[in-house]
Amino acid sequence: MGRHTCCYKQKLRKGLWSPEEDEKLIKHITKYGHGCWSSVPKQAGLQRCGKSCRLRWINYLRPDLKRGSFSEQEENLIIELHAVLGNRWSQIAARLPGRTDNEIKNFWNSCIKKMLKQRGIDPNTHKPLAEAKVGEDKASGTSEGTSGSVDLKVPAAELESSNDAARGPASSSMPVFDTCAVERKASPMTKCFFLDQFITSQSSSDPVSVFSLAHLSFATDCSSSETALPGLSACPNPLWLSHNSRLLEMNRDFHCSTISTCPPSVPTPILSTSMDNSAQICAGIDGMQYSDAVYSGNSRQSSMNSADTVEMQNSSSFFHNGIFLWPESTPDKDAQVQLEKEPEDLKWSQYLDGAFPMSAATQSQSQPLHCDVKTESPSGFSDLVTWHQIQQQLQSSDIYGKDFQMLSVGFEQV
DNA sequence: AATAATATCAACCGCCCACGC
DNA sequence: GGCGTGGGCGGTTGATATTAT
Repeated sequence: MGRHTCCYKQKLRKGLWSPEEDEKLIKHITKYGHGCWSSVPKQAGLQRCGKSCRLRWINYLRPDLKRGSFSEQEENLIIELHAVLGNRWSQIAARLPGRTDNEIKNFWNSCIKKMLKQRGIDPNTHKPLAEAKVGEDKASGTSEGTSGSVDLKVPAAELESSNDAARGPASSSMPVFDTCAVERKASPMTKCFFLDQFITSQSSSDPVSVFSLAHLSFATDCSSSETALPGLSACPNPLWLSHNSRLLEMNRDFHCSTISTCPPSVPTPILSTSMDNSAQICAGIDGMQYSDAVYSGNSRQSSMNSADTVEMQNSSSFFHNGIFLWPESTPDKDAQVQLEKEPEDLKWSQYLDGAFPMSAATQSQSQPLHCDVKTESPSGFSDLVTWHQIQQQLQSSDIYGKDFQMLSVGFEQV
């Protein structure tokens, strides 16, 4: 079944792709788009099956791919996302612009797994190895090699009922992820990167976004860091301004015409803050263009102060003393209350897909968004020359690109 | 220098799901 | 509802590159 019927109809090539084949495929897709993958090989004059073409395009030929080795930030993010999502490589890849699920999967299997084991962490469960061993002994029926991720399709009611149990890192039944280990290793840029993931997430209801934001409660202020970037030192908290830390890192001419800052609060069932909303987010997109996205919520000014930070820490249900808490063990009362408002049959997958709508209560509190996005995104890759030019730019700049990233930040007024 | 061991990663395989008939 | 088909995902394989002996 893995091979589709089209693959049997004619003798098709297998194995590595030749440059000629690549060129044919690129030419065809840049000109016509892929449309129906099964018809692509015929139209492009390739002796491959549609599936193979699709794979080649997605994993290798796509112009928005970021090539090269994974950065430390990406590595950390993959580990953290894996702790939440398990082996859902496509979902992890969706949060790593320019990376493919295959690439991440390979990187995980070849590098991260080994690294975690060396650190004494079970890569499947993200528990300390000793603890994971005990867990295995208890549940002797569990199969080896399966992902240790929790079942994310947990109804809210179950989430709530499990909240009373296993609070704190000492709990043996609670999967933990030692964020301190990552934190110790993480650079200030790493911390910005987590915000990056939060801001670029498609939905503010996304638990991974919340996860990333929660991570920020540990973050130090980038502006106070030795590695603070030129032009950002004036920012009360540049943490909230860097859409893409890698771009900031590599494009020193990055600028924000107006800087007013305070962290956007998050209309999510899990995280609630009382922070105010007025932010101008300077966003770098595509590695070559900048987009200024102006989000205006309630413009009552406030800055990211220590009280806010504390509040964030308190309202984060994902961390406790630097240990990653799984959602089912959230100690946060607010989160419980919020969750109760959601339908009982709410599935985690809906959160993960960003498909679950904002709660009515949250929506009513939200100010209308004024979103002014100026973008110079490429209009498309109309011919091969354009594509090669972009490839060259990408390669020379070592900056990943993406056709377009929607910035979706909801500001909640409290 | 030759060989073995190990790491990396592109590509394939097998399965699931959605959709149309 | 059953069937065929295509798209997509995660697991696995195998070729190649790199490192160790």
